[in-house]
Amino acid sequence: MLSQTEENYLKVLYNLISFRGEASVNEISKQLDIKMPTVNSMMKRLSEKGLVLYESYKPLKLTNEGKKIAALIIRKHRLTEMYLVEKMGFGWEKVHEIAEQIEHIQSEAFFAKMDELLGYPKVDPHGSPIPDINGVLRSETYIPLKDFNVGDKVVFMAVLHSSEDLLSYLNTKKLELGMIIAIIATESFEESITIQYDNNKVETLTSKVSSKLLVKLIK
Amino acid sequence: MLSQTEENYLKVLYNLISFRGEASVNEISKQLDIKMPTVNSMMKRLSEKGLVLYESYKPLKLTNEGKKIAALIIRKHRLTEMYLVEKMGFGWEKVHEIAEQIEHIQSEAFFAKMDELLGYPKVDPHGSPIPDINGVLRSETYIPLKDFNVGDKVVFMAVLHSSEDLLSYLNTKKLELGMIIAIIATESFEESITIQYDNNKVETLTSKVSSKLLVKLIK
DNA sequence: GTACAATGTTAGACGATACTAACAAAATGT
DNA sequence: ACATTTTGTTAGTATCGTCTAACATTGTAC
Repeated sequence: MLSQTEENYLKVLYNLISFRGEASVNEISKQLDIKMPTVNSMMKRLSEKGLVLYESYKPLKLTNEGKKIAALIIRKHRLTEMYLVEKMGFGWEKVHEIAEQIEHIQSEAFFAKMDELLGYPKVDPHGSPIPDINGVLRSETYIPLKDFNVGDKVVFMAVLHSSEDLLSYLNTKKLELGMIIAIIATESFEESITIQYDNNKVETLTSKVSSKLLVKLIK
Repeated sequence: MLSQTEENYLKVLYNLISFRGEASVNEISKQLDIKMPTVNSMMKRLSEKGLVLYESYKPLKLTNEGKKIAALIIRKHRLTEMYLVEKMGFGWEKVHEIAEQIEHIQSEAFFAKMDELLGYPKVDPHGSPIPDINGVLRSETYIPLKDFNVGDKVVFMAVLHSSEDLLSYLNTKKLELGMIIAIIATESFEESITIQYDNNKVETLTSKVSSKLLVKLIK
């Protein structure tokens, strides 16, 4: 059984690897706000346990077992977020901190019950896919809104790296998952994008925002 | 902020003190299955933090702050148990282990939401009172079923030290909180008690069981 | 009231998880 | 290609929470 600390390292490692293909001691250090030497020794420990592939000065990788364990932690996190939003009435911007703690609860039955009560959801409240009970993640790949052009119509599918601030901002704009968005202008110098959605609401978004809204094109 | 470990010591100390009036290093050691020297040094640490009154070779006490903190942890535990039973459909014998972990979640909002969704319950699924948000516990005092006599009629109010085994046993007998119980026989040598309840079910209970069923007399 | 048992305490060790300081390797800029 | 910056590693230290061994005190039995 892994400690909560070990679980957190695995999770961050998994997320870094799935985004960038690889992970470094330095990146983990920044993500977790833990100094590099500490991360280094933890990577060696997790390597001893057969969860991480560690070689000096090389990028870090997860073993298959490491990947599976990490995915199951992420499953618990995302199921919890969904439960908090759907069954307890929390706003999507409030649930991350709580799920960050509940993801470490050791109880198959607890998470199985959540899953059942939610009707076996495939995505969390931010549109991120929920790995299945075997740690397998089936995800469509969406594209950031900023990469589209005037005239395109897209569906808002997920929020990337969703922070409370960003989610609250989207709340104020009433911009919600599943909405259809039409790109009506782009401004290449300041990299802003102007969109129309939900019965003619119009907003101009900075690239900071539009790079984090994942969408799919309507053919 | 206290560690989970510290919270567990406080909770056990609180429970021991409320049952027996005082607590010893030895009792805590047994309850937590942790060796006496470890308990001893933890008592000193909690004393440093102003939560425990520690004097060599004297019984242990909690300070007012220690009591309040312990009561709030117990509040979180019991609210969680109630939530798991009422909102998630777990049996009353399954919830202790999960609540034991969730009680350490740090989130005012999470427990406030549970409380609200439950309609501000006063007792947990085993009949134990839930301390209020200030750590104040208002409890009636109930009496073990074994202390009653033939002809008495009582209401089943709570289960003492409820273990999974005991609760499962009560499930098989369909003996539930709130039921009216008539004492129809007692056997003083083997200390058994025969009761009638819930539309003429009749059972003979050993003192091991009847000492843990808390009831109140119907006048 | 002395011996023995039970309980409590002290001292020293260890693993987990963090740190800082110092050094090594790799990447980068000019 | 060399100097500098960034990244990674090693070594040594600290705290938390656990242990065992040894010793001290208190309680109990005869």
